Amino acid sequence: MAGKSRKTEEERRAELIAATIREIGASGTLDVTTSQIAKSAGVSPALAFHYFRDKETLFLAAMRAILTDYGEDVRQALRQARTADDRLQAIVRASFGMTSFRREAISAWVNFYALALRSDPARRMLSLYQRRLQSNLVSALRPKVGDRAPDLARRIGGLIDGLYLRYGLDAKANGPASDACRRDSSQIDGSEGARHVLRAIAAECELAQASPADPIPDADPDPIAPLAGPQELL
Amino acid sequence: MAGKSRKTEEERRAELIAATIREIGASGTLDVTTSQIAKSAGVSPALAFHYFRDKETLFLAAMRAILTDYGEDVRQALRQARTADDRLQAIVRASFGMTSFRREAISAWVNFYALALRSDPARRMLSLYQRRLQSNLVSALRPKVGDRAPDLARRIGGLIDGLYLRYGLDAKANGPASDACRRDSSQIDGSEGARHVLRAIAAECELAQASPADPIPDADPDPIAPLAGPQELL
DNA sequence: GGCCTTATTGATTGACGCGTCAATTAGTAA
DNA sequence: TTACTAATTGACGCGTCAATCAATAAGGCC
Repeated sequence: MAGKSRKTEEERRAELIAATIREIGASGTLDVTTSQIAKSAGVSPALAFHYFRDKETLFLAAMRAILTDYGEDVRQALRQARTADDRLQAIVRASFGMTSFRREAISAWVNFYALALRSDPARRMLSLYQRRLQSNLVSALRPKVGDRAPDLARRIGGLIDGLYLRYGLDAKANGPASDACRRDSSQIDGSEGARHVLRAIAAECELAQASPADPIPDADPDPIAPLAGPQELL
Repeated sequence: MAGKSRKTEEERRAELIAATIREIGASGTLDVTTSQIAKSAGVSPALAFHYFRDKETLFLAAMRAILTDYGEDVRQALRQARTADDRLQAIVRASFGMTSFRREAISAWVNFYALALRSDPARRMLSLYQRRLQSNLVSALRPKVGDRAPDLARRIGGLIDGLYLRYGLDAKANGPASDACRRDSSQIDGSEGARHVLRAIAAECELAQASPADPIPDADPDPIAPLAGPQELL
């Protein structure tokens, strides 16, 4: 292997970001030292500071990577979806799919939620994710429920987040124990979460077709410039 | 006042726990030093270690306090609820009510979720909360949807968590900015979240009454000893 | 080979935080 | 007052960690 060879800046940045996510996933916390991250990336701690101003910058880069990975997943799934139901399935499946529903990604997401409480850039990134999800959901729901789409999309978005959190923590609880015949220990099953979300969507959609529209009155269903179609990624 | 006077063990423990929650709320992270906590409680840092073995113990005590406060809220709201709808409203309103939907409580909850990724006691506490919520929801939903209650309760529980998280972060984003005419800056409005949850419940309930039962096939709807009635608190 | 640029590191530092402990103060009962 | 118990603290040791910097190694180019 080219273990000792020098790498380009892009490669090293990517490796350090990957190592950051890996270590956050392994420890379940943002309290990972630069030494741990650097060791996991196979470099010296000082190099991390060469490529990233400080640790927060590195964390934000890792967060951006997680969000981008998820976004790619959604985009790819959406690309081969034709009907509105296909699009909904694509969005939901991506949220609980292989890319997002891994130990590493779950640790990262949960800790980034906590980070968003204190870091403005982190909060902005999270709300960017939420707006994208909202936009994607609305565009997939509108053919089915019309003007109720923004309102319903809010619930579905919240449901996705909540069930992701729940099943993610459950996995952390049950995963390490049921080591019987796991091929990849970092991979957990999110299909039940996805089924729940789809079921909730189906319920509200069926009901919406039976009764006329009366959205929540004074709510602010889609505060940020709603887009017509699925939003492109950054 | 008895500002300088000595306190009993119970009082001091309570004060330290309150200070812990206060500081977690102020900083938005679990990276609060014992010095900060002690100063906020008006005592010396050493005293914190006199009453709590270490910082993790103090955090777990704070987490237990948050969970207990929420539980009391739910219990009190449930006590004066007669119909099944009343019970559902009580549960949902408590989740987004004054006690739980405060900056301090939100910071605590989010950070405790992250803590549950690495601390087994914390995870057990969280899953205790989830089981109680599930139990309460099932007992309130069963009169309305019968055997679908456990399945539906999972979604509603997830929806509550997810919307709590969302509106909690939104509040953090908008709260500090809109200081125009806020009387109590730490108090934020969770009524929109509650409305969403109630709307989702209504949708699924109405639909359930129209069609016969066909719960999610291989799911494990209520894995932990489902209780007949609303569960008592610890 | 010689030279310049850039990746990479080892050593270091300054700050900080957890947890300890012996000493001090405040109540309290005889 | 005296003696005893419990609350409380100040000071500190030990480890850790983020961030810096000067020095080194590795390529590319002539």
